[in-house]
Amino acid sequence: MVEQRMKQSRRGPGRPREERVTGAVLDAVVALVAESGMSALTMDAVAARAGVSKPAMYRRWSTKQDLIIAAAESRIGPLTVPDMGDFRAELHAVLTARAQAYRQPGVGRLLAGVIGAAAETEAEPDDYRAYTARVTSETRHVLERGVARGDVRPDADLAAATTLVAASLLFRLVGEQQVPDDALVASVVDLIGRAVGVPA
Amino acid sequence: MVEQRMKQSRRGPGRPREERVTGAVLDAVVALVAESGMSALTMDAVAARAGVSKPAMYRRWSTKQDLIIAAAESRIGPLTVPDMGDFRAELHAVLTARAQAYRQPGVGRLLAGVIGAAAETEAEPDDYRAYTARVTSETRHVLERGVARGDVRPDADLAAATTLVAASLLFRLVGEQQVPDDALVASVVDLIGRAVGVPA
Amino acid sequence: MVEQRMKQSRRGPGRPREERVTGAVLDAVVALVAESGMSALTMDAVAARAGVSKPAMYRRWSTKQDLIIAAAESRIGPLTVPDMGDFRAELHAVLTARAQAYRQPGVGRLLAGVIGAAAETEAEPDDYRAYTARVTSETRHVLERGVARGDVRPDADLAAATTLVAASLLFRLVGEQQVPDDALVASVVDLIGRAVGVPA
Amino acid sequence: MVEQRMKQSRRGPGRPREERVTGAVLDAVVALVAESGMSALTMDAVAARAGVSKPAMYRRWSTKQDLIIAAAESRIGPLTVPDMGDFRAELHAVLTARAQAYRQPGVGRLLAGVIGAAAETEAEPDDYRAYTARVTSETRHVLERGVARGDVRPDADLAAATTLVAASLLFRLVGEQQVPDDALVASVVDLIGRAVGVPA
DNA sequence: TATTAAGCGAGACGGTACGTCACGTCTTAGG
DNA sequence: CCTAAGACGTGACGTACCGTCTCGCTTAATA
Repeated sequence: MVEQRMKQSRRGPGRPREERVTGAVLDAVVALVAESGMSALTMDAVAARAGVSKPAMYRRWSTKQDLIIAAAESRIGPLTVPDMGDFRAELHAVLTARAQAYRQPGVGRLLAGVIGAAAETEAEPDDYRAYTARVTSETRHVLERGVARGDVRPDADLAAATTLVAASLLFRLVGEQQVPDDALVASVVDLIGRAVGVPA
Repeated sequence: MVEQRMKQSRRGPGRPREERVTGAVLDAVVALVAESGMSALTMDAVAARAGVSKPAMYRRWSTKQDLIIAAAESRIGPLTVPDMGDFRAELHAVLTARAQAYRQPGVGRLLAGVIGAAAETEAEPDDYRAYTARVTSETRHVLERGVARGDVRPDADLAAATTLVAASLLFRLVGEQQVPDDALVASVVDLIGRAVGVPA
Repeated sequence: MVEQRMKQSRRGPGRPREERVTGAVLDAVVALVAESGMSALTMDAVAARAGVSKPAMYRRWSTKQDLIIAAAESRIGPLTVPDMGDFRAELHAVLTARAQAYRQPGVGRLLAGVIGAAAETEAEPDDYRAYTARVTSETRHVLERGVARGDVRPDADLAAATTLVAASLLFRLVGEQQVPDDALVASVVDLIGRAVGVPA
Repeated sequence: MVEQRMKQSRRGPGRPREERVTGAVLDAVVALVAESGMSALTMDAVAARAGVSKPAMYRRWSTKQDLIIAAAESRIGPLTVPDMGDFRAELHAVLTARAQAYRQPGVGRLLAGVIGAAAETEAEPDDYRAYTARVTSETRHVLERGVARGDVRPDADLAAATTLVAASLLFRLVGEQQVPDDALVASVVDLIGRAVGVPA
């Protein structure tokens, strides 16, 4: 979990945390990154921009990496795709939603920052793994449902296919530094459809 | 270019650079990252580990990012694949070579660091783009040769396919933090082969 | 005045202050200083040690300096010396009482803290001046009574003599960081007796 | 010693320390204290005022207390009094020099800060003890020379007399917050002269 | 052979951000 | 109006790292 202490229904004594702070900080992070890149993402700058004190930030996110991940998640969010009867349509839905999220200003650099931050520590960062797991699980689920339904080949390597799909938009954005547009989404759906779809 | 001054045949006056320094520094970078992650990759730490002074480093790489990219390139290196008469075989060769390079200790974190460093600056980092271009161009070339040869569909979106291929190993390594093994290579070749190969 | 609101006989509405708090806080201050020095004298630490909340403290002493002075006074207290017919005897009484007070654990550091706190603000701190005035006035009074009685030279500089007497124990304690023992008291009485006493 | 590394005649490798820094910092300390009191004596403020970086300061004085003591010493300095054939004259010389030093703007508050800083730490601060020892030793030496010469009573408690003399100016300055003027010096010389001088 | 330009390790420099700590205030729930 | 608990903004702390600069020296090509 990124938020260090969950808001319990049972509130203890003392002044409660101000909700305003959390939102303002995440907004400030995204705005700063969008404007000037990760190097402008100073904890002091975030605090100043959000109108918040540094201790208030560190009470919520114990480290800068945590904050970066939290900000990224706040702009990408979870996603569930209903059964649409066709794995190609579902893939298209997933990728379209993700592409939209990735096109928000600052999100590209923010994701690059998330990746960079994950390499900082010696230990494997749990938050990061949980995050990527969540991102890939949607695609994985669509493919598995396709196998069950019968429009995805049962002998396809779903892990590899999932990696391909999840990586495509991210690499276009972060590696090639280009916008993941609808044309890319359509092409990926087509290519993966041919790769794992049952032959006609 | 990463090395700031090319070694000209016409050497100027003064003491020439010691070759020892360049190699020792790159080795130190990789070793430090492999041992303790990017956060241990201090310029001072690199200098100490390499038995080299900081000015000697900055004479070669004007910035930390440059050094990181140079270190990554030193472990990955260029690659040219001869015409093997079959784009699947060529893809397999490319991916096998890349997977081997990626399995070296520290390279995963180093690549994550390259990505993170690219997001730092506001401007688009030329070195970084050149680097990713080199990585993708091998795959791109193989696919284009396949079109010319006739075993790749001419109507396939080669850009998207290239992105998929290049991203797969990298995302497996950096995003999913797992080793890109030969099974993944085989699966990617199979999937892409079905996706862009001419139907039987 | 250090206590911000005197306990009036006419008590207003609302819950009255708990007497327990004031004493517990002053005790906690002295205990903390005696144990670990002024740097351990955090308002939070005092509150925790006294089992009291910070607002309860700030209701009584508006600032940390006020609290320090109050704590010092609580261990030193006022002093009135009756006419004993001999200024040497009276001086001895004053200094013995003060030396005893100064020998309490923590009081030395606390007084050093009082002095340090007085230098903090740009303006001259009234509380501090009132405090030192009270400390010197006892000696001053004894000497003036001696002049009136006739066993102190009328042409002696009583201000200077007072300064000497008051400073002696304090400097031995705070400057030389040694215990102001009875031998020092006796010597000071003897020296000042010779300095301002009427010749035989 | 306050300066952390003595300037040896044998200079080591590396860039030497800039002399400018040390002087500029001590000047800035005194100026800030003179203008706005100890509370304005922020390490950041000193650095800014001196045109110096914080690390450059911490390389020279490992702690704020060290810096305060160093600044005080820079304005008070050592003192040696030659044999003048009369201990009263020598005392007068010592006290006049000290009073002059104490009258410099900011020195009073600075000395209060030194005293306060000494109470911070749990352990006894060596620098502080060495400093007060140096201050008292001049007076002590004058009195001992008087005993040898024969114009100071051999049965006088020289330790107590020294404490009285050293404390007088300091307490007038720091405790009573008044200027130690020449009249005080004259009175102290007269009083101590009567107290320890051999009777006519 | 002497000069000179550029290399070298060492380490201090200004700057900037870090994450922490303390102050004094404010907000909650309850007595 | 008091109480304890605890979050808040402010601002200083001492540390770490960046990239630069200054030292005294070494190394080779040039004059």
